[in-house]
Amino acid sequence: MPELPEVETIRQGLSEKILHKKIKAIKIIKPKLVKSNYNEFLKFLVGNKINKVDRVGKLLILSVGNKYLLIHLKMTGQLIYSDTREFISGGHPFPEIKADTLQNKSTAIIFTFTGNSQLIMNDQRLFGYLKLVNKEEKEEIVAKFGIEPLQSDFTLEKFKKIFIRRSAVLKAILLNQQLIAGIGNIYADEICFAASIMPDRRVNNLSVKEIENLYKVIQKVIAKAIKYKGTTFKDYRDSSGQAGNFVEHLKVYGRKGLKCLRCKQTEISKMKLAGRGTHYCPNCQK
DNA sequence: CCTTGTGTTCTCCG
DNA sequence: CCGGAGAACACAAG
Repeated sequence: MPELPEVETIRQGLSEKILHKKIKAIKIIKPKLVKSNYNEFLKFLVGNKINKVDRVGKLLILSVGNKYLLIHLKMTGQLIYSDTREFISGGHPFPEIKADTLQNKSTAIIFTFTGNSQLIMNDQRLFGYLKLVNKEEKEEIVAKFGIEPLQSDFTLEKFKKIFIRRSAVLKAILLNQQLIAGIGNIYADEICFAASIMPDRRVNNLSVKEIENLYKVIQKVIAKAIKYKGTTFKDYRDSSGQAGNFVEHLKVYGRKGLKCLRCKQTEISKMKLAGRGTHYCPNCQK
């Protein structure tokens, strides 16, 4: 489930791999994912170059010509780059990667660049999408996102403002993309645990100290997750087809019934909160 | 039934 | 009564 660290890992990878490459051909296997007019989508993209690979929250924004290709991976989307063509005809250039993570029955779209390297999007559940937009539409979409936790404008002052006149539970605030961009279910739980705060706390009851701690911890958790190239439970792969390594650094998510790694006495519990499965330590989160 | 990301819809409150 | 907040629901597919 790609959240900020996973999408950022993909963005960094693609920036190295597909920048300035010209799209030679596009094969659309699952048309459902293309949210723009099919013919216009193909007509515009083919022959144009990738100028930039950006990200806002969990959304990738590729600058292509004078337009923008938005790519959202939702839950099971993958974007994998390949600069060899051999695997298509059977062989595989990277033995450590299973061939089926590159191209398989969930492959939705294949971009082929000049020189025959490829960008392959897979999506098992077909929740993801690709959408071609102009500058105005792009800016409208970007404007809806909240602060990026790793950008310099994520200041303590701005962060504190989020909590003014709000009463929602902390987890709902963390998941709200219009307030803070990029946090999903896994990192919301990790952040609450790292801050020793119960995710169901009403944010108007948080102390200044707790908010300041959250501010630090959000950046710490997200940065560490990027360092380890994200969390792979099952589907997530980076742009090279590799799994992320952050699972072994998760402190609460997916640890229901296991001993808390901090207090080492209480078992991690799970509840439903803000409509999502939520993991927490009833002992050391207050 | 569950899973999560997101968009919509509805209710409530000041 | 308007506007915003927040919760609830819907939807995607396996």
